[in-house]
Amino acid sequence: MTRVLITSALPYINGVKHLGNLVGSMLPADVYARFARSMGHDVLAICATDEHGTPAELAALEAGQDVATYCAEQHAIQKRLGDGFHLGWDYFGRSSSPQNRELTQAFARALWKNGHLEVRTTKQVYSNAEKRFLPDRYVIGTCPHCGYDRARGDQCENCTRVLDPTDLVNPRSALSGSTDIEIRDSAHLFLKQSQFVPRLRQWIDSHRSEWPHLVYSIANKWLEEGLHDRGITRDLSWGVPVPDDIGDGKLKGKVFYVWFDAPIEYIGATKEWADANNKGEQWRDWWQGKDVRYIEFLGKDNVPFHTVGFPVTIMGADEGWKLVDQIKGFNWLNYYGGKFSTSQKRGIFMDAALDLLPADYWRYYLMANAPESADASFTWEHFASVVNKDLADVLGNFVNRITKFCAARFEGRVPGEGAYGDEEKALIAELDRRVAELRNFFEAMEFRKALAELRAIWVAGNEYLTRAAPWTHIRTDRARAAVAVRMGLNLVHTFAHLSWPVIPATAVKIHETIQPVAGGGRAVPFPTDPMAKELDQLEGGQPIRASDVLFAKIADEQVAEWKARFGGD
RNA sequence: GGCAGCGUAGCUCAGUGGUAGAGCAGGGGAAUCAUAAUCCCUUGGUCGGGGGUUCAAAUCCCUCCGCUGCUACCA
Repeated sequence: MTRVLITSALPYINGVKHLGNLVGSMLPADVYARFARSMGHDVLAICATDEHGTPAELAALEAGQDVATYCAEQHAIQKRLGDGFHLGWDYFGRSSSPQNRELTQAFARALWKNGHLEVRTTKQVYSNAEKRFLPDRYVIGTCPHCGYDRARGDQCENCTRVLDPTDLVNPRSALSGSTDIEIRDSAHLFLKQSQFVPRLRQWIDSHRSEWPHLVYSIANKWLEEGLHDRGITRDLSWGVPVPDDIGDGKLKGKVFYVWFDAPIEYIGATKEWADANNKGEQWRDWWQGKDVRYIEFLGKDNVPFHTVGFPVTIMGADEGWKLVDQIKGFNWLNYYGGKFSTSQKRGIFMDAALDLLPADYWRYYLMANAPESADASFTWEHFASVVNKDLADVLGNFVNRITKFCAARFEGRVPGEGAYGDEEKALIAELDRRVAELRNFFEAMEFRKALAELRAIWVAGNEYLTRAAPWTHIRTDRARAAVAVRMGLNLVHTFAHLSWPVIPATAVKIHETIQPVAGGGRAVPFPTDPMAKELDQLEGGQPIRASDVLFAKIADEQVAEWKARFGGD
């Protein structure tokens, strides 16, 4: 049994995530985790909210809450929505947990001890009005290059030039508009990433053939352009405090930069899991044990932090923590060609999606159209056509037609008469091939291809049923009709097992038309027996239940209404 | 500006040197078990433009155009 450690990029705390966030890390991680469990592997799936940083402070301010309360509430909301989408994490932690504080400080101490950190004095913008330091992006002013008067301190959105806040003419706080700001000296810890270039180069190149092209090329680009040392502390109050024994007391009152502590929370959340479940030191074995395969799921914006930043932290600490083996990176899901946007409320968010339709509709559509090789685009029209055709017509109707026929003509019991003939053998051969392909695609995390194969398997069921035509044979040759129905019901059962990683709730419903799911449903096993056995396992006489409609079709009027409500164009 | 990814049928996308593919949509037919759901056949593309290498290019090279993203203090 292989042990598989899976992490999803941590969703940021400031509000409900949209479908682009979901399909870019949390959902594929869950589908893969379910597949791995269904293959019998020992899986630990970890996620958490990323709670530190300026945006969290500001969101709390806007909500009129203190930041700890705000984060606790938002965490609960994100956890509930994750459950609503059947994201089966072993643990959904919080980067503000005591476990993460302890680990982050321990990593920093190790880096300090090993000489990979140094204190540098930097110039920071301080706002007297807000009585706080401002990140570059929260200082606005007139661009010295193009004269745009709302340029941000990190970059001018108008001429795209990279700026320093001190470049701005008439700088002011983006929060209050106050011009009562000044530049102050501030000491910060820098992680000497530049020293790690040769090791990173070797490590990244060793994964070149294994990692997706997208991931390798982004990682490679950062190395090619020359790694800068990176500031890993900030002048904020909300975050993991820098311990006094680092930096000779020059960093009193400062916290670590969220990008330093957020990846460490992968480990922190694993400890949260262990603490919450009496697992003792098992969390450590997942991260320092030898036989673990570690896979990260993340959007392309996160690639640099997972191929450079976090690996440098782990290499520099030199305490045997596990580096990632496989990185599954995703492009963006767009909404009618433009970006999903949390700040502009553009697109569909997890809470709104679940208000419209059950999770499995979204899970199937999103994974079938995952932005794997390029950005993908969501439209209501496309969503409706995929749901209606693939889920309602091809899968749902298949289960419906055969179980209802069995109920009407065979008293709702698996008919035991007759023996499989040429038609059945041809189907078995086809499915042996297709199921092997499906398994390969899941193992390779090629989700679009996996779902296309899954769909082709459902189609093969319909093709078989048309050829076997029990509704015709029932009039003249009951045994022949019985064979077709028995095979049809075996197909229903097998479809439930094959589909579970993608549409877990529906898969269980489908399974229950035939018989209850064994073993409490922690995982519905992926079929590994030859199809000849797999498709011939239902007992003659065993009662089944005609299925209800599994997937309701989406009507044109609903598409029109949702487009109007969510702003498609 | 620099860098990266992408550009293939009406739509969404496979395809990295060997006769252009799938699903959906469109057209024709079969069947009547089923949510009018299914199945079979089929129309449709000078692979963004141009140039080059090669016996052979969607695929390799050059160049131009377009879209998207990144550019290190948003995360």
